[in-house]
Amino acid sequence: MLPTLTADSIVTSRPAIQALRTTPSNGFDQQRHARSRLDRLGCRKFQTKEHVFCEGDERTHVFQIEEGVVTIYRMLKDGRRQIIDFAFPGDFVGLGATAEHLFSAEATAATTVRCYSASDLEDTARTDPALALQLYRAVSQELCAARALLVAIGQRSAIERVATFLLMLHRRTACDTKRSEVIHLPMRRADIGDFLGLTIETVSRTITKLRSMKVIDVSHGTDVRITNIARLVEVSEGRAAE
Amino acid sequence: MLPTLTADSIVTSRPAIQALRTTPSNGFDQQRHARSRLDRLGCRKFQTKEHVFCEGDERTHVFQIEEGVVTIYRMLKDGRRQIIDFAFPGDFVGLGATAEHLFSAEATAATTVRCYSASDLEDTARTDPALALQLYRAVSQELCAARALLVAIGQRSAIERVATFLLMLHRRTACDTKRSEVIHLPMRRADIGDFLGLTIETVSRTITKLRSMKVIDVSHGTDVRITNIARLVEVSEGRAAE
DNA sequence: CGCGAGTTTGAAGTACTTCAACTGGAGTGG
DNA sequence: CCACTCCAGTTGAAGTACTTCAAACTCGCG
Repeated sequence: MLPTLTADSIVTSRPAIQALRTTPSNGFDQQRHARSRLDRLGCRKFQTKEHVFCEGDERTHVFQIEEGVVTIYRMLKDGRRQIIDFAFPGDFVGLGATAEHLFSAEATAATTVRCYSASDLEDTARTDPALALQLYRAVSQELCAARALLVAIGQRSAIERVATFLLMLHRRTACDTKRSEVIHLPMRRADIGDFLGLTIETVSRTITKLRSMKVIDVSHGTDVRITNIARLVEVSEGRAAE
Repeated sequence: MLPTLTADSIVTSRPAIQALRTTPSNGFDQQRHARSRLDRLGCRKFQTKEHVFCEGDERTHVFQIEEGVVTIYRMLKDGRRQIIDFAFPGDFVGLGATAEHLFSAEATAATTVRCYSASDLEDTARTDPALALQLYRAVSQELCAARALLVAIGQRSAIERVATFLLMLHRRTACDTKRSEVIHLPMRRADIGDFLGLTIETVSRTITKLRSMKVIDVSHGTDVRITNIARLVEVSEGRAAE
């Protein structure tokens, strides 16, 4: 029997977002805003390392990932970087109540995003409670992901963090592909480090350790096969006999 | 000139919440739900260390702090604890899109909270876009506080974290009282430690260090006077000459 | 091939933790 | 009134998990 992940996992599944995603693209318009430009902005593509937006930019647009991965991060003046979240297909990026973006968003792989006008979204939400509630739920999901990561970084050891991270990725990509025990890491070690509050070297060493514990298998540095998921869950919870 | 705090501060101010707070207590009812029990649940009082709710509890109510301080935290199986947020008067506690609370909430001081029925709130929001948007903004604020803390814990050293924490408290309580350079710590060292991902001892040593650097003055262990706020900001940003 | 970016591995350093002892005030009871 | 405990905080010394610095390795690509 497969161990189930509870709220302990870093990033939770995002039903609210999926709900909006499955709304037909003309759903909003037909409902009350036939002239709304909500869905007319279309999509944009970004290359690896291109920015979707930067901290401090005016929050003119909100994006939803169609394809690829986007890292949300803040850079400190001295170059330290904290990645706050990885956004996968279906996820929103750029939601918030401020006039300016508080974080930067960068594509880690070739990425396609669907664009919405932030002001249109807000205008529509002002009269459409269903949309407003969807925004509320989407942000609630982001909040709970951020808080779960907070617990991981604040309390867990390096190996626990990496195990938790792998389980998070496993959980999110398992929905897409059925070959659930193989996960692809679309980001570099530096990104994982900056996400988990660790250095590149520690991430690398920790992955090596998990390999030597026969919990995972790694090919090409980016493809991880979980060979003992029960054990991986134990490790992530700090009750592994080493 | 007073150095201003940017998004770097751990907990941002919460205009959205203040907005709802200043809504007359019968605002919702008059608008469209004359029979709503939204504002009839009144207030509850909690003693120090009493729980408002626990992780896993059904999310029947949402609370707004009237008086006191509430810690939102998650406890790991082995006893480690991460405090996710401190909720001060005006803040909401218990918002979210899940059926159960994902975190626990405990009063750190004698606390009064205003109670709302979670289902009433949701029902009302379903037809009242203004309320739904307020919920959205309130959660957005919580999200940005959580992410700022994430940056602090993931990237900053002990002294930077403590400095950031003091500035956050300074900023939040400065609104209430004009004597802005004196801040009261309503929580114990253990709480600060579990908030910042540090041990009690490290928090204590770090506060001592800030005192010896003549950046702060401490009386009774709980009252902190910021004697050099410019320097404190420098320290929080990691550009302090030691 | 040889270059470069990313990753792994090793050795030394350090920031924080752990364990333990001491301090000081608040509350209690003799 | 002083001794007593209790709890929170401080301080010290030793330990360790992670970082830093440095070098070697891998792999894709001109």
